[in-house]
Amino acid sequence: MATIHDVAHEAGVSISTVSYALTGKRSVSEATRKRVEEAALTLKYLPNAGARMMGGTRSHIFALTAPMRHDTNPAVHMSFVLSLVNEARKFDYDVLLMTEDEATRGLERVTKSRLVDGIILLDVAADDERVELVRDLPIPSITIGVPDNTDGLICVDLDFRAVGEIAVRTLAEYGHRSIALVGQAEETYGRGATFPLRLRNGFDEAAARRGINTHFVFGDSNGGRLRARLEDLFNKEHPPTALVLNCDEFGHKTVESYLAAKGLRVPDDVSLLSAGTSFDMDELDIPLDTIDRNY
Amino acid sequence: MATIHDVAHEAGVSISTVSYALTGKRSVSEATRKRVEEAALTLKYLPNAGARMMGGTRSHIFALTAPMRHDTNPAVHMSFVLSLVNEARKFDYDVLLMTEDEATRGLERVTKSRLVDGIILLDVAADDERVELVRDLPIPSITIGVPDNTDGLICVDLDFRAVGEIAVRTLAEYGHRSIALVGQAEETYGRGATFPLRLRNGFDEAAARRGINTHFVFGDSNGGRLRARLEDLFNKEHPPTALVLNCDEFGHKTVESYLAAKGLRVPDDVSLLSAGTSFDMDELDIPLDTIDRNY
DNA sequence: CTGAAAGCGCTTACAG
DNA sequence: CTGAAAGCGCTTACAG
Repeated sequence: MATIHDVAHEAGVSISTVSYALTGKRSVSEATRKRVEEAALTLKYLPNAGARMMGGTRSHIFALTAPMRHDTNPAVHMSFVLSLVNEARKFDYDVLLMTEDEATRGLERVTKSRLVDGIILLDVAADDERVELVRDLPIPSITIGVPDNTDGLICVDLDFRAVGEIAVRTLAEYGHRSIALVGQAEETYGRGATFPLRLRNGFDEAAARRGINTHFVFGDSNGGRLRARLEDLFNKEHPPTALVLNCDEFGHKTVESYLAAKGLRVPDDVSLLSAGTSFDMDELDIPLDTIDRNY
Repeated sequence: MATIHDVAHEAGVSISTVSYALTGKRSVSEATRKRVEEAALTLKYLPNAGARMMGGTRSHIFALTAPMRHDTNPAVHMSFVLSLVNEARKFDYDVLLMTEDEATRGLERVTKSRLVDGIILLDVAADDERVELVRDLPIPSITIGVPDNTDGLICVDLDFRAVGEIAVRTLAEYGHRSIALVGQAEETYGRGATFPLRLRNGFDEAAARRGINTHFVFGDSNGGRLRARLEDLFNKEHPPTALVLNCDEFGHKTVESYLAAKGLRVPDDVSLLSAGTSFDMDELDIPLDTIDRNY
């Protein structure tokens, strides 16, 4: 492996000039910068990661804690993780994966050993214990998902309230006056995840403003249970003419097959709108999927 | 953050003694070792990761390349990733997550910068391009999944052939003479994944040895298509009395609901055996799940 | 059984 | 615009 000395020698400059030319932390004459870059390229030079961590103050690594709860949707989870890693790379950062086992002690370990420069908390619940921990840590951290106490934190999340509102507005404009929301599994609401509740609030309030009749059923990983709830739903006096699906992929499929078995055609008899979910819809015939971002 | 000097001072020894006492790379008298450990504990000392990488020869980090293909089962994928991270921690290793975007250039980067000590390739296909790459890299790597050319590689995988054999043997012992295998999606076989084929081979050969009649249908992420195949299957002259399910969770559920709709009871009319899959079976009533390991 | 010291390969004040 | 040199915090021969 070529070192900074090799590059300096090849380019005929000092190692400090190589460092400055490559990091851009000091202005370097156009000519020497070019020579250094060429030398680095021909020698296939990459700075030694350990030396970079020691000499400087940055490790160029983030820690990512991504807990797998019982009700975590693996597909959605993975898409978040992959996006994060790819985005980090654009800033010359790598991502260290922390498991739940290590959630607390591990974060302290990688922080105190200066292995990571920052921490990303994925899928943060309202009363997430990781939040208290990272607040005391001397490195920056951000949460994806909004905890109850956001003091001193930078929180990022999708605007699920807006998703609920947009879903209602869209269907209202098509003339629907009775709309049902098929939500996440019941336990997801229980464990403090805030996004399904925010979506539901946006949904309810937008419907109330328009005087629209609403229904709600929990999603379910058990097809029979979900089908039974749908059956109840459509046996009501004013059954919905549109369904907003915030459940998982299996829920979507169950709804589809339930409607088909029931002889209800989409969109002639019932409209379907998928909202606030993210998975591959290739196998479905859902007309729309709405997600907005906020900060 | 406490450094090795702080610990040395606190324990009244030299920094080299601290290093040796903590790493165990040289014998240290019982008494001083204890003093060093106590000092480290009270100062909450953790070795600086960058310094450890530089001074020594190890970064204590593995790179994990875990491609998400179109037919990747996210749940299975995640369970592999989490297991790997947890197992790595037992050897004082952290795991750096590489995405597909960086599969080739990224591996070279983390190797040449000495960021990682080794590479783990997950879900390796028969003609996986990553295999050629890591063969030339100066650090060790292991594959999970077996490529065509295993020269100079250490390959690890589950023994899916044995899974297929065990499935047949188990059902044969219960007296079944006509067994169907519900496999992975058709495209999974196409892209060079070897495990479903190995399972199928084990299944076929074990059945042939026993003179058992076999059927095969591809799994499918589309419920209708899979149901149609099952319908064909049970309309045959000698329909199966047992199904071995190597399909994904949705496939399992589709089979269940198909059998229920058909009026076929489990296990009275048809036996079900889940083989070579890994996901939470809480929502199913499958009787058995078999996986064996080999090296 | 233990210590003084070189060295790992960078970054970054300090000088010119 | 550039260089010589200190220093980051470890590990590990070299000495005793």
